[in-house]
Amino acid sequence: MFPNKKIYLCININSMMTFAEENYLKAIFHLELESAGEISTNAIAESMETKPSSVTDMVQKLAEKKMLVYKRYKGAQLTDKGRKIAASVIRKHRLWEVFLVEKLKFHWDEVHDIAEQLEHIQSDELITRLDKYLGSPDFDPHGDPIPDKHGVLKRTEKKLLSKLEKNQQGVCVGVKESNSEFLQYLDKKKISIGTKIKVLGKEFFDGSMVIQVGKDQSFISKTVADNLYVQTQ
Amino acid sequence: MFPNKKIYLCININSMMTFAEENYLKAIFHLELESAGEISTNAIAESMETKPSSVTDMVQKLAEKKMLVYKRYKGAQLTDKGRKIAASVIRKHRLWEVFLVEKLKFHWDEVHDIAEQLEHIQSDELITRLDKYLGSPDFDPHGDPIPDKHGVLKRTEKKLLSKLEKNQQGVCVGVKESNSEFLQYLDKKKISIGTKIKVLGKEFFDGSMVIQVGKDQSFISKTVADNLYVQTQ
DNA sequence: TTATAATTTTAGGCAAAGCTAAAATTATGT
DNA sequence: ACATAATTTTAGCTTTGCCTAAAATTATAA
Ligand SMILES: [Mn+2]
Ligand SMILES: [Mn+2]
Ligand SMILES: [Mn+2]
Ligand SMILES: [Mn+2]
Repeated sequence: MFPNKKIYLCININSMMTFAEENYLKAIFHLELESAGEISTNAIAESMETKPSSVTDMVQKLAEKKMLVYKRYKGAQLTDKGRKIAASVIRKHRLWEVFLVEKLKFHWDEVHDIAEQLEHIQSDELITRLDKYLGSPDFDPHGDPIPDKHGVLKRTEKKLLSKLEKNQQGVCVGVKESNSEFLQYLDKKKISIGTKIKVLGKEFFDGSMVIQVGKDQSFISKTVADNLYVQTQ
Repeated sequence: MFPNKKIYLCININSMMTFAEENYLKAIFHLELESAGEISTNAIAESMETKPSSVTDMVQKLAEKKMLVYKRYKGAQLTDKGRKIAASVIRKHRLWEVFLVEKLKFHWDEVHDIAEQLEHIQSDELITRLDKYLGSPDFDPHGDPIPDKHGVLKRTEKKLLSKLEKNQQGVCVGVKESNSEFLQYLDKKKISIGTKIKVLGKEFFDGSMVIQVGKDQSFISKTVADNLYVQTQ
């Protein structure tokens, strides 16, 4: 349940959401970005690392609260209301990540779990001030866009590095998966947000690449190229 | 319950505390500062704004976890373990309050409720870095001492303004109750932490005072003088 | 000392959020 | 088309943290 009843009394009467509810909305929001239409119970369960039966329970509750539209055996789709709350949680998550990296000098691979907690702190004023304090950043430390205060996510035209052909180049603007191991691997390869990457060679049979990073050459597997977003132009 | 199972996995195996448990420990810690010995069920219930029967439940659970010693019908007393956790929660609360006032420019009467949420964020590394970022402050914006990382609260010799006699003076070092109305009243009177206050007159029958604040004179009731801590020397 | 009052605990319930096992529905392959 | 597989839901149980009402204990006061 939600931490305790005191925290429950929250100014915004229509968003008395528990941590669990917020986490579900956020997960569904992310799934909707990947594939439009109804999101399946199984997909939600997998992304939340929980059981389908638990998802059914929660999705029914969220439907009652008009956070999403749910049709039995069909799946769930966020309403505007639900999407707005999801976006605000993601906004908070990413702003806190910026704070942790920019101000507290955390490494970009250390901030996710802490932001996962901070994203549930409820105070509009806090987020307004935090945003200003950080200089109203547009992207978090992993290159993910920060929704604006109205919940609008500006889509950037970015593509996976694996889609680039020989001699094309781009600037690294984000990572797809941001687990610690991967981010530490990127550090070793001297790749971070803003790094210019040029494809020097690409193997046909396994998709591996030789790339230019600064003045060094590097070999990377398709797995890596599939998890790096670049912006070309 | 605690937000969700994921947050539950926490490095320090012996401190998998829920928000509710932490809040109880904190409340008992504060009550023990006011009066030594066993803390009564009713006292805890009152300070937590909950029912005595709920307190009994929780106190029994905390006793099982060795956070406190509980004797039926007698009351509760924190163990070293319980006191340490309580102190760490208070440390977090007060550090976050400093952050909110010093960095985000909140007013000192606006920060309590937000800190009440932030105090439960679990990450030793976060607090270590936050503390350093803030310059390892010794006091929070209300003049309350911040426990060190080992849970040690340095006691300062401060006294209530109401205890001062005519012509004595002191520096305001804290407030007893820090509710918004009172803090806003102090603002109006131009009193804040660090303000020098001299007692120009004190009425015998009601304890009200005329005081000097800067170059202005001010009249205050005993209620106010009973809620302001000063340091004389 | 004993009756009444106050405090504290127990008993029994409720809502949130999870689980497993079984039933219902939908999808798929021959 | 129809059997089997996969997905989804339901039913029933658990824990946490709260509640009310009733019982037990301790305090107080005549
Ligand atoms: Mn993250
Ligand atoms: Mn991120
Ligand atoms: Mn406070
Ligand atoms: Mn304070």
